[in-house]
Amino acid sequence: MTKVPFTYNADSFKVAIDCIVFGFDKQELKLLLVHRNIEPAKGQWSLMGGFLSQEESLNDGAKRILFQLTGLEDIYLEQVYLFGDINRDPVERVISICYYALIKLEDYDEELGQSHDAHWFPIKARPELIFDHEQMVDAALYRLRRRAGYQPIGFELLPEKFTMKQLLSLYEAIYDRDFDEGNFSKKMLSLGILFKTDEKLRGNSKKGSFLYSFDQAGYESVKEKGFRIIG
Amino acid sequence: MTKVPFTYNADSFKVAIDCIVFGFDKQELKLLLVHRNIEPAKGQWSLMGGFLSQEESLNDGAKRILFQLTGLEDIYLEQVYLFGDINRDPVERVISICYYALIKLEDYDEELGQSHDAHWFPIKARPELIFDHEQMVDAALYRLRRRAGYQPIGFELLPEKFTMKQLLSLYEAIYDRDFDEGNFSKKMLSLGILFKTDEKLRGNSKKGSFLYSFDQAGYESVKEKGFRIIG
DNA sequence: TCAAAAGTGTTCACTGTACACCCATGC
DNA sequence: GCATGGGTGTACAGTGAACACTTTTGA
Repeated sequence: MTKVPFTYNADSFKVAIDCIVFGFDKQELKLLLVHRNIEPAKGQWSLMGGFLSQEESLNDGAKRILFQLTGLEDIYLEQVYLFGDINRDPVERVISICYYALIKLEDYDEELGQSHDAHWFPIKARPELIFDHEQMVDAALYRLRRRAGYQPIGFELLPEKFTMKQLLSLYEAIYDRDFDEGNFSKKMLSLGILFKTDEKLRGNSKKGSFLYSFDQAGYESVKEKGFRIIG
Repeated sequence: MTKVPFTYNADSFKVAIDCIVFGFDKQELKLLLVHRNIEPAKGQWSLMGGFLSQEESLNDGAKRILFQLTGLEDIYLEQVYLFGDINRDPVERVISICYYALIKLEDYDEELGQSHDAHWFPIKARPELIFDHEQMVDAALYRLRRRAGYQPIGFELLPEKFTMKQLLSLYEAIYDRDFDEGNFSKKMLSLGILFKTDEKLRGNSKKGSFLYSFDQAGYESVKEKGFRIIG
């Protein structure tokens, strides 16, 4: 009979968490990037990151890091992939958990962000990123596209109330393609996950367009049988 | 101007790799499990696992562990998720990378497996697993199902040459549902990723059924435009 | 009344599904 | 021949894509 070991005999690793923060601004999908404030590569653009600590789970670590940057809690967060090439960080061996977050720009704390030297970039016009962060963005975007096709996560990027046109623009931004307005509207309404308010938004339209909100209860009652939003 | 640090100031973690090994046997999707040989939970069923070491990347670590168990190299391997709850391992804090592998049963080294006390279980009749390994299996199965819907990974579980019926049975096992034989056959053939050999297998059939193989070249030429196998 | 944008309807092609039918072969 | 299982054909319903059309309302 063997003794219970107090600890396993194995190598140890520092574990980073890097967050891709997505936002949606009118027409564009955007990315929150920070200037790295330590050497090497100090001053270059990087994802918001930090190190996992012993007292927290992975999700809690990601939440903590996001709160530090955005001041937001209760935001949509999904683990994407663990990156662990030997030399991915030139300083020392660090494995990094890639998360992505979806936030509503209206809730974002601009001042807090500026104190971290954070800036929003259009996803299609982002600067070069350090290390393997470019790969991370690609992986997160790929995951977001897949996920948004069968789960109603797009709403995380919109205000509580939004027009059908805004929703359309969002999906066009995510998938980087055009959708037919009429067909998109019909498809969305047919899913039974939108609540039509009686408010109208009069922007550059004379007729004005109705505001919708995500219908959580409706979603709960239809998600069982599964559906496809896009793709 | 700050100095370049020699190392980051952060906590360290032991990193495990746990592998879900899928196999396909006639009608059933199976899972390779081992008897855990250290305390605690010694003797209980567990996924094949090991610890990541400093000299290898994540994928290399997973390959090494699989080679130890199955004697196989060049097998299909995909990272699924990183599990890191604080108390997921009762001995100490260990974060664990979950991988799944698809292997051809005919290539599996039965003796090597037995030396590790490894056994195949039908996925639907598997024993209780230690720690969070049950969650890992669920996550891997979910990923496998999604992935098999739009990438030709099912073939990794079949012999080089197979009948349409075998392919059908495989997909039925993966998705745990029935498919119409005729429609399945037409769909598969229409994708342009199957090569029809001139060999026939005469099993319990009098007419005999043609053997097919996966057409890699055909796949390369059609994968760009994307397609949906199932779902 | 007209222009602009919202929202609806119509048509067509395509895909998935259910199921009937034909085909090759050993007995 | 005939039973058996492999393979193909057909008819129908549902969905997506393209685009025309109607509605609302400020100017």
